[in-house]
Amino acid sequence: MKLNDQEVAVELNGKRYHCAMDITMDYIGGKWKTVVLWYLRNDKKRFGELRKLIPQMTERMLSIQLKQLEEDGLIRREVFTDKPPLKVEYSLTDFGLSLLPVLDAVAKWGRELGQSNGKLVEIN
Amino acid sequence: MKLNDQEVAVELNGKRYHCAMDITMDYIGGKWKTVVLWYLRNDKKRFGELRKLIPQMTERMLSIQLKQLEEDGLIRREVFTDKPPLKVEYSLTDFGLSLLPVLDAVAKWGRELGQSNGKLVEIN
DNA sequence: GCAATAACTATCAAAAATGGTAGTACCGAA
DNA sequence: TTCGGTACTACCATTTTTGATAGTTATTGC
Repeated sequence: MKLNDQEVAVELNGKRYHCAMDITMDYIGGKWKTVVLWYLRNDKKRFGELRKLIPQMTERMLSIQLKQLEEDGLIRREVFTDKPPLKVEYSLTDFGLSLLPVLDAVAKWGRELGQSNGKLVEIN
Repeated sequence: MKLNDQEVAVELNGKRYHCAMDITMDYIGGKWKTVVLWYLRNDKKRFGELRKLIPQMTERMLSIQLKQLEEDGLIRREVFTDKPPLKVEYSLTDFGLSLLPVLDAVAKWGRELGQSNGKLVEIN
């Protein structure tokens, strides 16, 4: 790709980005990632808990999103096999926590838009 | 769609959203919208200017994004035919301006990630 | 009349994201 | 040894998004 004077290319993990927006959206873009991250913002959550919290999302999508978020280093996955029922907990890493200002801004805007239309928008 | 106790559904313009994140991401999601909005954050820009600023985006995509942003009420489109060369200017509406905190947060995070990897990330 | 500029639009194709459903792996309890 | 709980994974189909390129409209200057 040819770049002109105005352009600045950044390469991270083999991906080439055009600008700062690009980078962030690559991490949180798509239909579900922000939602999952939002539910993890305070506490760790188990797979099944997330399922119940976001019933619109299929198990398949939840699984895919969690895997990608883990690969991106935003969340960590901890497995507990010691005590009988298999337990897997997901939580934000420090890197994931650094996204909080973004998530807050996104949540705030959506909430305000919903409210200004007289609709209730709550979460958690 | 059946909703359980935890869920809150919001309906805006015929679309149903699950939560605040949903709403915002519907407005700014996708590969290009945040980039276009970012370039419009300070001044109005013409179609051709945006093209030059974002050469990776095809005219087709630029056209589609601008149209959607306009339909969503985030930007306005002004046509000037009085003086010879056809001129179309795009700028943020008040509604679009309300997104600035979100755009800032998104830009900041991406910029910092780029910088922490020793890469330069500039825009505009 | 003809080229040039600006702002699109149309067409076709490919890639990416999402959805629905069924099935698997691993335990311990009964 | 079958059963239930938990956390997935496989498979296939569909929808959505994006890309490449050529063509269109309108207008002015030459």
